[in-house]
Amino acid sequence: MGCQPLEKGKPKHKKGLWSPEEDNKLRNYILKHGHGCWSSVPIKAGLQRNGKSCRLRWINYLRPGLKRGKFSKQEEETILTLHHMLGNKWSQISQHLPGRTDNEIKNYWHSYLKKKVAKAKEMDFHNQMKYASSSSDTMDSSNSLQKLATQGTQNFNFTNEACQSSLPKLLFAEWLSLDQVNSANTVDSFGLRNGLDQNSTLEEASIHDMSEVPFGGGYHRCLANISAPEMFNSELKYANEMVENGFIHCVPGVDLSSNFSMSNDGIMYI
DNA sequence: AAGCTTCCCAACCGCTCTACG
DNA sequence: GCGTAGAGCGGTTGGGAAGCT
Repeated sequence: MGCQPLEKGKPKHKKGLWSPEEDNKLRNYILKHGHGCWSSVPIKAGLQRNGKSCRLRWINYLRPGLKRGKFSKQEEETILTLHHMLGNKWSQISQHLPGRTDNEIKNYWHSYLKKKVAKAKEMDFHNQMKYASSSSDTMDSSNSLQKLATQGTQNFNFTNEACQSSLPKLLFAEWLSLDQVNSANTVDSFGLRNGLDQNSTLEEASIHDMSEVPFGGGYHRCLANISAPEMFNSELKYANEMVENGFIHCVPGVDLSSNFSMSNDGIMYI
């Protein structure tokens, strides 16, 4: 900010892979002077690149402390957990993985983890189908609503991220399991509190009720009446879709976003 | 060995947000 | 309040490497 438009009148910038000489120029300049205003870096460092390209090269490759090479099992699990909670917020995810860049994590996700998750999801689906067919004969009437909801969600065409992930979808509380809530006032290993929306904290989220609801073939602990809007906007959209499709019932004319809760029988109450 | 396909990763592109004049 | 420019982010692409036929 506040930088002079130094790049005006310099339309030709080199593109493509960086040469070792270019790397040296950039590294030496930044280590000596700091990057300051990125748009002025290439000129001062004697590079035929634009500031944006220099910034990216520094962040993703030249910056000290970068970890290269294969991701560890623990890093992989961290990525999976945080991606499930945050979605494609690569920069936020990278903050929890020292030495890894958002670009690296993003590439790793697209080239490896995404497929792994898809495969796991497929296996999970087959297991659910297997379980459903073997237990249907013994199901009593008290379970019929749950079965209905379960079948309904399986047939429902979810278009959001929930159906792209193999990890279990937790209605209303995708990223707030009971355990996380219980440990919310302590620091967790991933710094999950930081992973929550920056504008909302657990303290801001009032949690009045917990229940189990049938969903996607399994029972998930579910928080109701989460009042921090940032925390459940995606779930709210999800809930609206379920209401529209008749899987959840609510009092007509009431704005779902104002408040909601869910009882053990899977019916939403406003 | 040669040609083809797939995978991986570095880099680019376009968009949004923010600070400044 | 508005326009402009820089910073940052996520999606996408291009090219080289590796694997396969």
